Amino acid sequence: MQISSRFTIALHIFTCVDVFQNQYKVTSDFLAGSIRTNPVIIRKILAQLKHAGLISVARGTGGISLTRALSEISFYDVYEAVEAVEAGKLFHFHESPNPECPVGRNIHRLLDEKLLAVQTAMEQELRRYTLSDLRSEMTELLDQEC
Amino acid sequence: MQISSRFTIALHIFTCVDVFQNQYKVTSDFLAGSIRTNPVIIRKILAQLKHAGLISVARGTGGISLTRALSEISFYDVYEAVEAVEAGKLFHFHESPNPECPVGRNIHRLLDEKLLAVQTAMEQELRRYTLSDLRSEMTELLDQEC
DNA sequence: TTTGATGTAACAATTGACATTACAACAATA
DNA sequence: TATTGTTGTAATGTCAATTGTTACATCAAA
Repeated sequence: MQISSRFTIALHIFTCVDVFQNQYKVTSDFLAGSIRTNPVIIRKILAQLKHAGLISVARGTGGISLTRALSEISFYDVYEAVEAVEAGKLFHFHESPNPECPVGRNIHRLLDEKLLAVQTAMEQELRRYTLSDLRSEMTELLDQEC
Repeated sequence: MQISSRFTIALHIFTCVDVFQNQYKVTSDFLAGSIRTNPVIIRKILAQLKHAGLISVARGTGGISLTRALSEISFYDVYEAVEAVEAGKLFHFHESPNPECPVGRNIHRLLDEKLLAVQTAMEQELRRYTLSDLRSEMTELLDQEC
């Protein structure tokens, strides 16, 4: 199974807001055009980002603004905000092993610790990247394009 | 989204084979009893483990045997064998960003490298654990139980 | 030949992701 | 104040993947 595209879409959204905010009013329609999906998909993700305190969305008039500097928002913050994976539950367990079997009644406990370490390793790596990393590399690329 | 329970089921299977192989003939029915699922689910996973060369399954007579020492099988080997996640594709991308948008046509490339690093961090951690770690902790637990 | 396994196809049930339509609520402005 | 363009959200549809189930051919040993 894969981690929801809400995560990569959210990263796309932040990049667009940063790149275009001085030229255009960045609305859910505008974003949907760049991402090529439905505006409602965007609005749902915006609602999650707003709820996590990463952005504010102007109702009525439209437009998105950041509530923190890009350098203060890590990939992990975004990942968590869009609930790409429910907290602490990257791995799916078979839920009802047989309690009468010595292995069955102990396996979950034994695996939990190790699999949590695996998940934590991934999340730590996500914390290493910030949206300003993304921004600087994107502007570099765009400069080359012209 | 979560990583398929095939992975934790496979770990459960290995533990059962190790713990019970001298007492019982470990069949898909036996395993299904401990894991509390359908024997066919077990057989499908066994087929994947066999295909990866981690076990051999005796057709006709029944029973499972390992083709390597437990210490030579890492969690990653199992994870890969059951195709818990298609190779290199932990993160789901929105597949058709707009090529006419400067951000749209560059975002995928920019993210690929970073998200691959995240995935690799997770996989490296999976390589740190072997089935013999699991075995020794399980026997420890079972000794305490008696 | 019988017995108890595995291998596998076919299909059903469930779940979650993603897409789409529709419309109320809202804020600026003409 | 009426209009306009936007957000928020409910309702519904579609699709794919996971997991579960039944059925049965194939197989190896006793």
